[in-house]
Amino acid sequence: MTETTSPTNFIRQIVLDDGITGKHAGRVATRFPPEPNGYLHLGHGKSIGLNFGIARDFSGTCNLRFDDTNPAREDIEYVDAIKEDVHWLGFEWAELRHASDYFDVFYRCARKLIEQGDAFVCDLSADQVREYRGTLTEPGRNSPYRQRSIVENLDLFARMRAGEFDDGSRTLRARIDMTAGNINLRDPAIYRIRKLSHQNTGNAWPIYPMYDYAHCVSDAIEGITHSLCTLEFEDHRPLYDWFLDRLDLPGDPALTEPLREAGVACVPSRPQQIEFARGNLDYTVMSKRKLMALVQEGLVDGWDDPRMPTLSGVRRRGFPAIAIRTFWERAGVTKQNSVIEYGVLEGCVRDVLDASAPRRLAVLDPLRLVLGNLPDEHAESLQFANHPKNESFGTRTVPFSRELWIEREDFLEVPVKGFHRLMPGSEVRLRGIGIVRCEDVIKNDLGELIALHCTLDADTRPGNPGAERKVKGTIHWVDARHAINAEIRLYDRLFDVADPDDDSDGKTYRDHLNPASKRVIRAWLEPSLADAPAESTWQFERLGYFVADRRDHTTQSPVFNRVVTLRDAWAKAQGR
RNA sequence: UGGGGCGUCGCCAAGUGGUAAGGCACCGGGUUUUGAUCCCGGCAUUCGCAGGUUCGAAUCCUGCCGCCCCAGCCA
Repeated sequence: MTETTSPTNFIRQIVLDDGITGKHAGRVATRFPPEPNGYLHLGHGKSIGLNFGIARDFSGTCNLRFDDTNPAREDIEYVDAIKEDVHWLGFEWAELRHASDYFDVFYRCARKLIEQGDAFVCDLSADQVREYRGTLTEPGRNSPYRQRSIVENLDLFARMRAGEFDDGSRTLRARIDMTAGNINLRDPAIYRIRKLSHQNTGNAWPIYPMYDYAHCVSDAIEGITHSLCTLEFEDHRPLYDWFLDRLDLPGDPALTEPLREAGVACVPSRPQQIEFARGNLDYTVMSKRKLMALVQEGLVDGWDDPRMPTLSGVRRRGFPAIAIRTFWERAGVTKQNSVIEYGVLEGCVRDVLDASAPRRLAVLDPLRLVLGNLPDEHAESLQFANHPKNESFGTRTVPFSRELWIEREDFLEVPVKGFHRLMPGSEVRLRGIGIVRCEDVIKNDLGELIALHCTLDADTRPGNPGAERKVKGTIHWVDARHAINAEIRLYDRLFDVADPDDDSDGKTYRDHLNPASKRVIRAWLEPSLADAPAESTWQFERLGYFVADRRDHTTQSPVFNRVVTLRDAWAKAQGR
């Protein structure tokens, strides 16, 4: 217990208080429990950071548990991807578990409930159950099978488990209260019959437990102290507690005997469920269903498309894991539904990258610039700092000769108020070289701009007395004779409206896909970038942060993704 | 008169009876060989609304209003 830890949200406050009162014997154990039915997204990042973060800060443990109680929707592909994503985010689980590891325990617990008269086998069909359940404002009615004897229930349940009955023909239900205002308490299903192969248990089971039943028992089995989940489960908490009260896992070691026999240490505890609000982001969708649709309909290039809010997507986009963690810490944890501005996430990414990304020169939209007062064979190797304020980044060699590429938008033939870059007859500083004056604008027969003839003021070169001379603008460049060509993928937000989930106007998220969310161009890079390893991130000065694509980048054919642009006061002023 | 939650600055969010933290955004100014970074300053007499209790209320009480979740043999 770390009484020095200052709580930053209500859940940490609870954990801290529990430590002081000794509620869980001073222990802290959390778990991150995804269902392996899709890829993890930024929303999961919040839960991961919360659960693993609390375990880390309170000297506790956090398990990764796959909530795999419904084989119809789950796949091994997802469990592998989830493990990779959690690791990438920077966390290590104490133990890797599956709800399916506990199927024997669940079965024993169910028998106990039946023996206590707390559960019964129901023969009602799904449709009938719905009719009997009542509505939000009307109470439900008891199932005609509710009064079956314990002996008959035990026999029927054993035969369900033996595979004697067809899918959907019967369920095991908790006997609680069909008139409860909380619909979750109206005799909820505990087990259903599903003769499906399970990714972890194969064909061993024809019946599978329901979430409400399996989750609380799994938490108790693992000795979880604080079971954190999202707001929509608030209504389920009474049921969570009901099962735990009736089962008393800590006081009935026989229930968990199968685990100990299998060599799994198991000291059950009494966990408490605490709910927090999901984190939503504007300009994106975060539901698994919609993300799945985007992938399956080919609207994006897979689960790890750099525009996707999946963890594998933002990773490929070049967002550092630490930025994702910082983002959720900045957003906070409360019980208020909220939508966080995408800009906050981008801000976190820029903060991390400004400090960690080495600087490089690159030109995305090239315009030839010829230094007329330099001899044709002029060639230099300049030493450039890799970071403007961190000398430990060292320096690199940058070739410089008579012909350069500069950014097309850094030249304006007709001046605009406030424009600080190149114009006919004006001066500008070429990063690391010196001040240059635009003498001539060269055009082709069609009147299209093809090159600029400039003169370099030798007195302003670094080390010379005039180097300190002030000039309004500094632009970047790349040596045309040594530049390497690369594919650049420019990404922007996937949707063009802040709330793509809002379909009240008859339009769906599909109608709001941003057609310009991905643009592929070719660009010129300074030669030192030829050695960039896949997934390395750089700042292309004045342009933004770029990452060597982790799948497609090679030295032979470089591919960089734009992570995020630099903040741009000039562009913003222009937009107004 | 179904049940459960939530309402503090444009977006997040502290605050738990003693007189509205912080971050992001935004607006000014400074530094700067990235119109970046960095630095300085500004930014809620007011806490959904209306009453009440109190010397004192965002915090307590009452009544409204608004938003979210629940009727899977999904999680």
